[in-house]
Amino acid sequence: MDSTYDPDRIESEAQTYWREHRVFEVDEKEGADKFYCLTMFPYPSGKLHMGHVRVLTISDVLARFQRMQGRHVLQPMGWDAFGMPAENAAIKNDLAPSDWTYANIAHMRGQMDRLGFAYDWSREVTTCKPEYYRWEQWLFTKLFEKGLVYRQNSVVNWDPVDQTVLANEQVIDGRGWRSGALVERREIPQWFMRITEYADELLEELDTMDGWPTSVRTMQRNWIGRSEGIDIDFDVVGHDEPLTVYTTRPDTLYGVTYLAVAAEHPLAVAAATDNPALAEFLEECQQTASSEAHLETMPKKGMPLGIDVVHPLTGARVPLWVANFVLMAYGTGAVMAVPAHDQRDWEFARQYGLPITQVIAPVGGQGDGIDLDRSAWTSKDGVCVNSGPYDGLDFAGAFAAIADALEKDGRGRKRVNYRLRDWGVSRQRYWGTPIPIIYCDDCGAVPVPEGDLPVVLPEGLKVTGAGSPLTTLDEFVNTPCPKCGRPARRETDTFDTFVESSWYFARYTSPDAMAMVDDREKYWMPVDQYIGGVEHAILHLLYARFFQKLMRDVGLSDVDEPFTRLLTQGMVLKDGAKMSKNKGNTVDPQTLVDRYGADTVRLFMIFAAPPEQALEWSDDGVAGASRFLKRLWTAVDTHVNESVQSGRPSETLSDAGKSLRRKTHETIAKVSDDIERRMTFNTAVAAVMELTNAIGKFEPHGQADRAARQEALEATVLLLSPVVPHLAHTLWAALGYTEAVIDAPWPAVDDSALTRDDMEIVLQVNGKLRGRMNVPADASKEAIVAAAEADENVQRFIAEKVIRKTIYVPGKLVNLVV
RNA sequence: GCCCGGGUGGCGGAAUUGGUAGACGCUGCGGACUUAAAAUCCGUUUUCCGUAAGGAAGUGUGGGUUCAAGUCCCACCCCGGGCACCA
Repeated sequence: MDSTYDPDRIESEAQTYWREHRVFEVDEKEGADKFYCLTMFPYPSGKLHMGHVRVLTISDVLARFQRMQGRHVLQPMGWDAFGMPAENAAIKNDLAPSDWTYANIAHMRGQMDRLGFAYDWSREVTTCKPEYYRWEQWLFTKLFEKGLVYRQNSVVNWDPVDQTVLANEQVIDGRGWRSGALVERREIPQWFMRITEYADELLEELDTMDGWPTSVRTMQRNWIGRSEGIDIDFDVVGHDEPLTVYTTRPDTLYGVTYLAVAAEHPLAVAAATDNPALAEFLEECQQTASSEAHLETMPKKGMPLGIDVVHPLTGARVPLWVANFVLMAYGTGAVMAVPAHDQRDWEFARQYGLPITQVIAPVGGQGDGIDLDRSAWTSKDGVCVNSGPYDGLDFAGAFAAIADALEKDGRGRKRVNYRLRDWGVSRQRYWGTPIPIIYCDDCGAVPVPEGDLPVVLPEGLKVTGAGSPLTTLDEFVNTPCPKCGRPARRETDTFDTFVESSWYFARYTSPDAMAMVDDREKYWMPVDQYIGGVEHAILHLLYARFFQKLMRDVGLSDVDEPFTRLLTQGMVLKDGAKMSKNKGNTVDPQTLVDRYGADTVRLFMIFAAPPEQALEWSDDGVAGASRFLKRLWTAVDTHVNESVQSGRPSETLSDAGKSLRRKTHETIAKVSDDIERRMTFNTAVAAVMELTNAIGKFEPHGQADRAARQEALEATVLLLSPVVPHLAHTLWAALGYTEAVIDAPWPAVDDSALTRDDMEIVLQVNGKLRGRMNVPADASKEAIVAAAEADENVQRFIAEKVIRKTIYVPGKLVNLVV
């Protein structure tokens, strides 16, 4: 072998070998132990950034590790190719989104290959191609038939200057990012998928998904937000129709001092016709961004409508207000307010001088940390007061009694409610999957028949930033009605790009099927290991779970949950902030690959932090990773120049040789556990570095010792091969193997090498470290405690004191309490 | 505002079930090699006191439980992710 490590040459050689032998292309081999390892596919934004390199490397390490465990591993790759950045780039550079996207894909695929990822490229999926998106169009028409999609008005951010709908991201401080105009809330008809039909299943299965991080399961559980409550009807004075509100706290019903409706509510709109001040306020409520974070943090404002409603139990009249934080689109567009026991209601009541009536008190009298002049008391651990016949009842008792009373009266109904809302999939954008619907004046909304699919998106159109170019493309819009044949209009909205990313994992199993998926899906699904950014913990992962169930329920799959194990990896930071073009703190992975080689970049990514945590970028750290690989190269070179020494080391090992063997097998055990169970790849690498340091210090005496060193080097190369596969490829050959390391199995632990003759015991007095000692491995507890008490330094702390207690933790420590 | 994470030396991080705080790497400092530099190698690096042996303090802040707390409990501060049209 060469005496110097030349990453460019060996990486190109290893990649050529993998490509020529097609080692990563897999078929559906019956009887094999399949392992489907999947990375969240990237958006083709231009070139790979460090976040990509990190997630791709983590995934590749797992895929290669599982392969060495003897599993039949599928690791595919593809492109989440529709989305807004292509439109923005098209406007900026005056080109078509498709050209920009395909050029980016070609470039990024080359970068991935240079990094040596073990992908089966024969299964590549690109979501902006008609042969992909036709099947989600097909599924949408199936769901239309099943009543699982519907069309309804919903709110968007409207830029009144650019005359276009803005994404939340495009609203900066309440203004359009290009025009600077104040953004308005506007309602337009949009398509929805009934994810709420699946809310219970999506919720309940979380309890059994123990391959997922608990934080993600908790986030999804809270997002779905199942609650049990009551719909309550309040009669409106002067109106025939009652106003219905939903509450989870019917026990506080006697504390209602006002109700509030949304600005778009018919009662508010009607009241404003002869009230200019109110009309102006309703107008003002429209001028706001629509994101929840914005609505929750904006100043709360309201106005009385001059209308009273009637309390359903007491008959008392309470005022009806309009408030900017009540949303028409969620629930009934109206809420009841209990300022004494809800913090937002409390703040609103204080601001406008509305009464605050306490109706819940701690068990055993009033007082006790309650000061309604300072805040609401929101605990459910109390009993009703000032609540007529319900006084003294606890939460559960009052809930049941009040619900009964209202139901008997026809003024209330128990209802399970979800925070989760149906998924609005319409986007007023060009670069996306056309929604396969045709509008006919006579037949209404008609799904495109299966034989007419796909509805192909015309590529190459110019984007201007003022609405989708599809709306003005007559040959796209004008089409006969599939039902009656008369002239009709095609839907020009496209799907939310989360639709494409909700089923691509299934398409990889059968990328050329003339159906959404075929039987190969049954071989590969579910995904055994899914890896991606924690920022996808809720939306993408919930939509993908939903789609899996949709595909199951149209008969395409037998699988309930798509991802058995989930690893959410942290971001790549520089100077404490996420690396991003906006912040101008990016480091281009390509320059590092050019300078140090792919293995060094991969090693640094894996070593610098545990996968789940944020990773702080460090140029010096990359140099350190490179140095380590050079040292390993030199260690192998030194060894093979003396002699390649295969075979198991014999009994004639020196003590140092025995010690090296023990270190070798301890390291194999630790690295195996770190990768498979703990998924702390950084500590796995640290353990291999320790072994390499031990090899460097080791001076062999005789054949047996050299065999021990050979064994240690072989273990090092195998344990590191998932992380630095190119270097491993070369070093494995140098160590005398003719078969490539890609086909080598993971090393096994030899338990007999792990035995120790003695052990170190830590000595404590009153829990403080006072010394250490070595004792024979088979020493009795009595002998160890006696030796501990006799220790010179321990004596200084126990002399002339009484030992009250002796704690012995076997094999670890003795603590004397005096 | 709400939900979920995180906070440990000069820096990234380690400490797996309540049992040795700082593994491994980086940086810095000292040395070897070299005409010189780079590269490489060796030593050292939590802080304070001490020549040393050793001692004291120490894991965001303040309390608590325990023989023993980075780890468990309570309260708080700060940072990050998500909040339904960024992907």
